[in-house]
Amino acid sequence: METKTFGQVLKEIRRNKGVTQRELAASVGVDFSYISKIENDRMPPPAADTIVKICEVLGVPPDDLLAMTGKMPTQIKEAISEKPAAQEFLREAQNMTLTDDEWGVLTQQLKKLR
Amino acid sequence: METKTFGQVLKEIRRNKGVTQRELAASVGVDFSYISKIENDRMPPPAADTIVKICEVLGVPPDDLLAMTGKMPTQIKEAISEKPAAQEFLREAQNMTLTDDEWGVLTQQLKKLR
DNA sequence: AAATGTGTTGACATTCAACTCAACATTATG
DNA sequence: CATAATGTTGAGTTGAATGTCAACACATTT
Repeated sequence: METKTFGQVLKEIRRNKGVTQRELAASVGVDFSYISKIENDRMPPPAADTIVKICEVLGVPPDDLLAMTGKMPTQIKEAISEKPAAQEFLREAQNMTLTDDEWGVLTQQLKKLR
Repeated sequence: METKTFGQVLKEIRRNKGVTQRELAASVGVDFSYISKIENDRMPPPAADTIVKICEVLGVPPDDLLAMTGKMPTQIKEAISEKPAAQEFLREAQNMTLTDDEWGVLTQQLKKLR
């Protein structure tokens, strides 16, 4: 399983979209040299919110890139922070050390709620 | 609903256990003046891991205090970071803006998994 | 080949959480 | 009251995360 780095994936997406580092950086609001370093894995992936912005500019869902970094967007963090019920759920889940399959089951059940 | 602050709750627990700020601080590994500031809400609650240590020293479960701060212990954060399946679940949950009741339902279903 | 567009690199800057340190104030005890 | 124990406050520190800036290199176009 040839696992690509965050930088490699980002560079690929950006190139496929025909966007330069400078264009991307300008739209996102960071220095273009920063994009370069990220793409070459000279720096760790950016903050979650920056990843989201990058993906918005490039027109791709942020999920994959976020998943690679293990970071959670501020929005999600806050949503959880404000919900003790959600925190309790997470602590329980943590105690149980769920498998991927079990998480999948829960995601299904989640969707059935509505 | 008289909502007590983090500091108020902590001070109460500590006093009930008959522990001084200096004793608690020494056991936890922080400066005692820091405990004072926390108890008087002069500073935001400590890092999640510090809260956990405090609770260990005082012999109480950390859940309530953690819930008040909206912080997640490193252990839980890491567990989620390493599990894309868990992240997907959380993103879905975020999209749906679940109610407390719905979180409760999920927690029940979670327990049924084993 | 000159100019222009694009990418890379190293050193440095900024911000913030999470504290520490030293000085002082208050409370309890003999 | 005197002393010690305990608590409070203001200013400063530290490390990690997240970048910026200036200089240079490479690539492309004219």
